[in-house]
Amino acid sequence: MRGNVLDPNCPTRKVLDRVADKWSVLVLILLADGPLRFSQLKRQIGGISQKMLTQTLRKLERDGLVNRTVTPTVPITVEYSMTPLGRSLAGAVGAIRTWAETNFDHIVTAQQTYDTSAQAG
Amino acid sequence: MRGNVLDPNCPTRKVLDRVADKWSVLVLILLADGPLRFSQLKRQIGGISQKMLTQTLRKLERDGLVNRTVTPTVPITVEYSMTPLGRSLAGAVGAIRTWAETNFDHIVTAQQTYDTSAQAG
DNA sequence: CAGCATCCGCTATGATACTG
DNA sequence: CAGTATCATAGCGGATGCTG
Repeated sequence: MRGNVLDPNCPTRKVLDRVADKWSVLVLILLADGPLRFSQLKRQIGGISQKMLTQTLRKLERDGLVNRTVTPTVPITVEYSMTPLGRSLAGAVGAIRTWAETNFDHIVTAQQTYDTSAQAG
Repeated sequence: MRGNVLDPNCPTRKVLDRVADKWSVLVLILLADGPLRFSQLKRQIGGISQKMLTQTLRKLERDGLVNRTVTPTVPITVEYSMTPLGRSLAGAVGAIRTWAETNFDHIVTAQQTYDTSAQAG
């Protein structure tokens, strides 16, 4: 059996919603390179709030995409890493990242063209 | 020059926001298979409202990812198709779609495990 | 058919303060 | 360090009605 993202009742949609989340994408991108601690993630993802990072990590953990490892040091140490499932997704997500970083200038140009043409005013 | 999605001030982030939009992803998936009219898109994307579809298509058009072609029939006919830029993105998006549709059951299972383990109650 | 304008509730997100 | 809890708010997105 295979899901269908076009069906609003298909669980696939939920998955897509998760994947189609800005913060999730960024976390997956970072963890793809190796495990990171909470504060490291927060520092590297510009603009994310502590609340959103926690929320995102919980969701990813619940989905079985990310592992959460607690080391009872003082103060406590928590490390996040990819599960095999998460790693399998990371490839596709990485492609999005690469695309965004290499084509954003085309988009910016297209927007300027659009805004200054007939549509404007 | 290449962007950096981790920088909140980089335009790449805007691109990511667009890509990380549920409706945009679904529209791109459908248009990747060929041009479609407004009502066809609306019918095929379960759960989307007319407002959201219009909004999504405008954004995609502005970003230079989608072409909008008006044929002055009666009643009017509007066809949406992919631009080359959009097509280049569709590949990456398609990978996400495939992943979602093939792995959603793993995620559902992971969620159940998570919900019924120590985290619950 | 394709789309715009309006009203409006919901919830997603950010800011802030507190804990172990 | 790694969270949890609470509050306030912007804007997403649905429902409805109108147009060419």
